[in-house]
Amino acid sequence: MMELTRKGEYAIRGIVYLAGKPLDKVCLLSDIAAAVDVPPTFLAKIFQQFSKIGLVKSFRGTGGGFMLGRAPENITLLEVVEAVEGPIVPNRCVAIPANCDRSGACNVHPVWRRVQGEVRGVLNGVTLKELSEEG
Amino acid sequence: MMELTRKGEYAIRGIVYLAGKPLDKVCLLSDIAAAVDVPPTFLAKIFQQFSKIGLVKSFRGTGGGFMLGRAPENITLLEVVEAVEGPIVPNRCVAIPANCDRSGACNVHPVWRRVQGEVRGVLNGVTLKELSEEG
DNA sequence: GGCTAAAAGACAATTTATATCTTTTTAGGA
DNA sequence: TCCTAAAAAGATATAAATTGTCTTTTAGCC
Ligand code: SF4
Ligand code: SF4
Repeated sequence: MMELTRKGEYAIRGIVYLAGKPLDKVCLLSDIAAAVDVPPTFLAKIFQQFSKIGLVKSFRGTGGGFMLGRAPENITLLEVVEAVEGPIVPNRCVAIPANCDRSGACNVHPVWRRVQGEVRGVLNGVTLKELSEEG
Repeated sequence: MMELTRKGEYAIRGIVYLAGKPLDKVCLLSDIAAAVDVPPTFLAKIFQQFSKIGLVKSFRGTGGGFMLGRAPENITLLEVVEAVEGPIVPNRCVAIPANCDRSGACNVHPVWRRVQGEVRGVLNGVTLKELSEEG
């Protein structure tokens, strides 16, 4: 339970790497993949998702590559994770209460809501800036 | 990400049902399964796990069935969840840091530790007693 | 011994995760 | 314009986890 997938882990590695570069620097996907040790074709898929929602900007052709879509202090870990993993829902009744006909009188249901809130809170409090800075 | 499996959901439903019964009442697996709307064979597997670690007591043969292993106020949701889902680890480096050679200098790593702590904290603060009481 | 019910283990279907490969589109430069 | 670079898009493949079911065994009661 509660485990980040490889996709999520790779996504974070890739975009944190970008966040550590100057904002206007265009990076080759192949370079990023090599630097963060992720299968290039897999990272390509991930960055396509990022690109669609503007988390990164992409440029095709010669001299192309990727750069961060916004300043790293304005991108939270929550955004990154939810971009590739979907919304954080510890139980499916949290996403769609109607999914479970017990959700009305269920005492467990609110616990999952709290879990969701706590996790989102932690992730929302962390930006790519902090993550990319030297320890 | 972060989603409880059916197994976990079923496990909670089953044991919360038991927690709502008198502590010395022996319940048939088939009755529990019917009451909480879970496939009986699946619930059997789950209760076997519970039984091994003492969360429930089992009795075979005529008049057999299951009862809670301890008072419901002494069983936390965390125990129940970890019993069937395994330890709560939002990323595999939290379970085994050596798993990732970056874990030493990684800024993301401590975030996952915090997430783990928050989730475990919430679940550890909820007992079967509260969960089984009428709303 | 015969009935009941859980324990244990093997097996199967479906879904998710984890990629890879190919083709297409876009852009830059000679 | 043609060639090359690089991302976008889509199809496909493999492996693993999830979600069960079925059968056989063991234990307890009458
Ligand atoms: S029984 Fe409660 S916790 Fe489980 S799915 Fe339904 S509402 Fe959610
Ligand atoms: S890179 Fe950091 S967060 Fe990712 S697995 Fe390694 S230690 Fe954990």
